[in-house]
Amino acid sequence: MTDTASGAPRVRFAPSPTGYLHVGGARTALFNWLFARNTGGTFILRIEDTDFERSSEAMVEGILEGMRWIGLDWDEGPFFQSQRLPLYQETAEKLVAAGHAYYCFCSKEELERRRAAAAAAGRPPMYDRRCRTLELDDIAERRAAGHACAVRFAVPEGSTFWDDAVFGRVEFANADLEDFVLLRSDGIPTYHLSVVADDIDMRLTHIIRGADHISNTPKQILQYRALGADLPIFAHVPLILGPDKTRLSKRHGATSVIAYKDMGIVPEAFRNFLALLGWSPGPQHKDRELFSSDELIRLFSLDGISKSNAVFDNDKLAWFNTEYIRAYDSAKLLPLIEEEWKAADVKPNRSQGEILAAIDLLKPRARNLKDFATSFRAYFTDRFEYDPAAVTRFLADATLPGLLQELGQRYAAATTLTEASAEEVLRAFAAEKGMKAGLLINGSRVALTGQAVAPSLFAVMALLGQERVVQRLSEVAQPPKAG
RNA sequence: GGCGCCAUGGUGUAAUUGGUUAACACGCCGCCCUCUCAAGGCGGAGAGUUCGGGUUCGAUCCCCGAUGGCGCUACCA
Repeated sequence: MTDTASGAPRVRFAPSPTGYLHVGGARTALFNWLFARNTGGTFILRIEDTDFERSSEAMVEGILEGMRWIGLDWDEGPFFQSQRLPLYQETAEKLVAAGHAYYCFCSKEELERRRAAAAAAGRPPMYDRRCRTLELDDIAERRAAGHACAVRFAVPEGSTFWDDAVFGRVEFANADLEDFVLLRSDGIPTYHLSVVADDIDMRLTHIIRGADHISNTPKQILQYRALGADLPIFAHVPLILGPDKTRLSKRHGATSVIAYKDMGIVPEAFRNFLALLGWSPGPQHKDRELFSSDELIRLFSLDGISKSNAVFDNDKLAWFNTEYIRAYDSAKLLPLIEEEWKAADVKPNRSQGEILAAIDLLKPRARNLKDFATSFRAYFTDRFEYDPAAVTRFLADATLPGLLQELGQRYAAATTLTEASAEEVLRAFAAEKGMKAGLLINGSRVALTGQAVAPSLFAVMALLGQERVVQRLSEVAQPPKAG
């Protein structure tokens, strides 16, 4: 018997491709990945596609896409359970031969009927184990006659417990476990069999998965024992809840990881946010929450995982996003912004240098990648619109357009336009007209950017350049239209 | 219903394995800065740790019970 719990850890993420990678799955994957990278272990990706009805190749691709987006790479796999069927069938036979499992000829319909009857009678709807005591020749006869049969695990007496890395000792009475199906009558394994067969075959040392699997664990431990395999360490991670504290689902809005990409979230922000949902790096690091990928890897440990479920907080995610966008290198941010432009049909007509300069200026006040394709449009293209609210707020005065046009002439007459000279010209003009500079500044902002909110006006002017400043100020009476 | 798990401000988490004015972050409120909005700086409100017992000189922390939430209860995973 080998000691699988020693040596370099081997962990896995084993999603079932019946949907896109959702945030709960993403966090489970992240924790496994963090643990593997922290310990120098191996991170395996295994696709649990034994439910042919609900699995699809598109979903597999969706899951891989989600993992790549948050930056999780795997060392082995992806393995597909649908291609490993012989292993499960052999394992089931082995269990039958050793007396730990048996053939069950009860049909699905029959079982359902009995379950309903039991429920009506107030009895627990567990399988009555009637096929457990079938005679050998009876079994042989039925099989020879071609009767379909499933393989069930023969749950022994007693109780089953383990020492969970997160929850501590957990124990179940075997009497509460039914003789669950290992192999369906069509020869396809159920989840209970395939996980165990694979986890043993792949020599996994730690099983880090959602807490929704706690009650499945005793069924799996029983199989390890029956198969004479060493137990891995189980670490169950609490679930992620929606704001109403029910399990996160489509009702709560975005549930797939890619949806957050589409919402303009930067992957590093999402990963940092996810890592801190249900895990903390300990008291010595409680003063901050921004951790680079390397720090996360260095700090990660199973005993930092909390036991209670966590509520997904969009506001906090938004905060991480602003922090990461601000810290992002502009050249690295550009490709992400370009995706947004593409999606919003924005076609920048600036040089690379101008674009990067604009990003430098704008990223400190961006909250989302989408900002670059919406409220920041005017910095990258000349096709933008005035925000009606901005006009109402800062351009309502009927005399303003005329004054701004006149101001535009002053800029046209200037020999150069720098941040400093832009300010000089405007303040001199304001003094000359005997008005507050703020009125002109705010009005100009709307004329130049279409928005009530922007970086410092004079920095914007310097960025836009003399020609555009003159152009946009002189056209203030006829706001540009997009399209 | 049965079985299991969990429970610290609105949210995420801390609190040297019993001794703290219960800490940090997000969010919220106010002030400063100021050409707008963020950011930033400063300050503030917000939990006496779900509730009730018990152990103890002393419980967020240990024990029991209740309540609530969540999970599982398939020839789904």
